[in-house]
Amino acid sequence: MLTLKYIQDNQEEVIERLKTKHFDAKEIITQIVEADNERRATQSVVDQKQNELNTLSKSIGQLFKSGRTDEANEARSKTAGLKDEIRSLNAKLSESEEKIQELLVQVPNVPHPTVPEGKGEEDNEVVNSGGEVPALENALPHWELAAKYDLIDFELGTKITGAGFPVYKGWGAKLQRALINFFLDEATAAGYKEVLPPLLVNEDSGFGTGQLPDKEGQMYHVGADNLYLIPTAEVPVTNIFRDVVLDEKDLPVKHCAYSACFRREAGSWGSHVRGLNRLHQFDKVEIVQVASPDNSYEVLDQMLAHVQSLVEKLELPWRILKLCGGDMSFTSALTYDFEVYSAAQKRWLEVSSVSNFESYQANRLKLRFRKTGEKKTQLAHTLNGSALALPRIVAAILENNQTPQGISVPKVLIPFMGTDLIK
RNA sequence: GGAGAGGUGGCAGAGUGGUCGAAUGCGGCGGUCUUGAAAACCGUUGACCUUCACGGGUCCGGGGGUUCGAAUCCCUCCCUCUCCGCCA
Repeated sequence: MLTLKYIQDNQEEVIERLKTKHFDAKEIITQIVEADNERRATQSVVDQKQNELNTLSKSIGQLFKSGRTDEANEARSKTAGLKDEIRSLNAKLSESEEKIQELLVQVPNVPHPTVPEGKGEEDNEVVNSGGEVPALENALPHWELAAKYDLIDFELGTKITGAGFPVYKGWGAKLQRALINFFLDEATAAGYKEVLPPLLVNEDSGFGTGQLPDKEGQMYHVGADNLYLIPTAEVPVTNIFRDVVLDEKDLPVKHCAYSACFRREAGSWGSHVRGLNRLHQFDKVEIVQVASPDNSYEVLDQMLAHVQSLVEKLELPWRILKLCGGDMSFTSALTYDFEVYSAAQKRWLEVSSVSNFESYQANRLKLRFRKTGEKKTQLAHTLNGSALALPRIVAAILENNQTPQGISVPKVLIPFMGTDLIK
C-alpha cells in the first residue's frame, strides 16, 4: 500500500496518476487525508494527557517511598479523570487507525508515468519481439499431441482431483522436470540464489504481498489451519523479507524459486482455456529481487533481459507487452508480460509477467533498508517475474516443434531430457 | 496427541510492581595507541509515531485486564524448544 506520508504530500498527483488505472481516487484520498489529520490531532492530545499521567505516577511513587502517604493518596485521586480521558481518546484513536487502514488497502499502487492508457489487453503495447513463427501444415493443438504421445492425461487428473489438475506422464513428466532444472540453472547462473519455499502461507504473508484481502477468492484456503496455498512463489519468497531491515550494500537481493502454484481461477473458464492454457495447479520458476529505489527500474530491465534470454534459448517466437493501466494488477507500478506464440492454436500465450512494485509491497511487508552511513531506514523496492511458468511453454514447445517423426526437443533441453525427439 | 519449559534490544542473556527502553557480554560504529593491523583502553550504538525545533508518546511474542504505576500480576491467543507417542 501507499504510505500516508506519500499520500499527504502528493494528493493531487496520486489522484491524477491513478486515473491511468481507471481508479477514481478523489473521494478515498480525501477521506484518508481527513482521517489522518484527525488521527494526528487525537494522538497529540493523548500524548499530552499520557505525559501528565506518567509524571503524576512517578511523583506518587516517590511520595510513597519517602513516606508522605497523605500527599500520595491525594495525587492518586487526581488520576481517575485523566485515565478516563485517555481511555476514550485511545478508543477514538484506534477507530481512526482502523478506518485509515481500511481505506489505505483499497488504494492501488500508482502506475509508473510511462504506463500506457488503455482499458484492457487490447491496449497493451508491444515493445519488443523475436523468434520466428514456424509454418506448419495441419498442426495439432497441444492437447491432441499430449494424448498422441501420452504426455499429459487431463481425464486422469479430473478423476483424481478435478478439472485443471493434469497428470504428466513419461516424457511429459520428464519435460516438466527438464524445464524446471533449466530455468533454475539459468537463474542461478544469473546470480539468483535458489530457495525452495513452503507451498502454504499464513494470513500475514498473504497480506504482505497483496493477495489478501482483495484476492482472497483466488487462493485455496485450508480452513482448519487458516493457511493458503500459494498462487505463486512470489508470496513466500517475498515474505522472506517481511519485517526485515537490510543494508544498502546487500542490495539488490536476488532469489529464484521453483514451486507448484495453485489458483482457483473462479469464474474464468471458457472454451479458450482447453488443455494447458489455464490450470488450477501448475509449475513455475519465479525470480524475485529486493532493490534500492535508486535503481529498481534498471533491475526491472535486467529481469526482462533474463526472461527474454530464456524464451530465446527455447527457440520460441516471443513478444513483450507493456501492460496498459487497465490491465495492470492492483499492486504493480509497471508490468511487462512475455508471450510466446503457439502455432496450432494460432494465439499468443502469456508465459511471464515481470513487475516493479516499487515500495507498495515493501510498505505492507515493512521491508526497509539503511543507506550506508545513514541512521534512518527507508522502504526498499520489490520486483518479481516468472522465469518461467511451465504449462504454456510446454504447449508452445509441443505445438511449434511437432514433426511427422515426433516432437523435437529444443537444443538447450536435450541434456536435461536425454533425447532430442519425443515420440 | 500427552507432559513440561520458554518467548526481553543485531545476537547471547539478566531483570518478578515504581527513575527499566531495560544490567552485562558479544557484535557494530567513533576515537586513543600503532608504520599498518591485532590486542588493550575510552566513548557510542534499537524501532516506530509526533514536532520546524525543544520535547512528548508507544513498543520486552499478539490481544485484553488489574493498578496511580506492569517486562514483572491475571485472562486469552500464537509461536518455539525438550521428553513421550504416532509417522514420510
